[in-house]
Amino acid sequence: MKRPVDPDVRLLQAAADPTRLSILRQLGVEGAVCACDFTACCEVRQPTVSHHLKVLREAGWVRGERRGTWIYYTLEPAALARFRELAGALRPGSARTSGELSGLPTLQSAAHRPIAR
Amino acid sequence: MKRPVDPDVRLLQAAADPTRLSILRQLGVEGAVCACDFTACCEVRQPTVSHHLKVLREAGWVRGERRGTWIYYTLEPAALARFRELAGALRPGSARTSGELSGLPTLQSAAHRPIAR
DNA sequence: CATCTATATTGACAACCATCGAAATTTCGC
DNA sequence: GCGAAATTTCGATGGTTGTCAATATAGATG
Repeated sequence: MKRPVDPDVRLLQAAADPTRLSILRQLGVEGAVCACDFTACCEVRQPTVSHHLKVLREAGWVRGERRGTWIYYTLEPAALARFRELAGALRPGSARTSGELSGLPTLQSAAHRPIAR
Repeated sequence: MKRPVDPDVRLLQAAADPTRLSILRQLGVEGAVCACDFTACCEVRQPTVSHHLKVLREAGWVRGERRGTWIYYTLEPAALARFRELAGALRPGSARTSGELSGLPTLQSAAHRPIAR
């Protein structure tokens, strides 16, 4: 299996699917949702839902808990935290990037730019 | 082509790749980066970098601006905002989801659960 | 114009992924 | 233990995607 992936990439990949994002959104709104209810929101068969839930589980997004015959899923708070952290890490830090490209090398100064690579 | 996709999914899909996440991270740190410099950080050929930059551009993540021979890329603040907004929308809202599955139907009350679907 | 450098596009190929039907597994109630 | 219902696993399949070499385009410079 392919394990050696950046966990942040795994988190994003897991969320980057229409069906799975719908699932995450529904969980965000309703808190705890029975697995059987996801076949309604997403136009997808039940084995497919099961597959997506597995992906979300393995990425750390959700946790499933049995309640009799049904399994209720909830969002994993840690995943949400990691997600926001990721958003924070992308925030333009030292350099200014808003709007105009201020702080860029001018045309002539760029001319002496050392060869990349 | 496949256009009719949820823009949020597109945003996530664009970020959910090791190479592209590296690019986004580097942009977050350095502010403005020459396209030619991305071949260094990610172990990938130039056409591949160009391809990924196109994906990020079309998803709204980055903007490119010519400066002589080179093209400098910067993060698009709007994309960052949408990304954080998305993280906020996933926040457990009304229902409580922390830790224990409180608020779930008990076993017997779940028994009369209307058939899902 | 000729040429050089950076970037984009094209075409091909392999790997991956979402989806489904069918079958196996788990759990409950009788 | 048996049957019913929810869920998972399996195998197959069509579509998407990341990667590259080769080629094309664009801007700068002589």
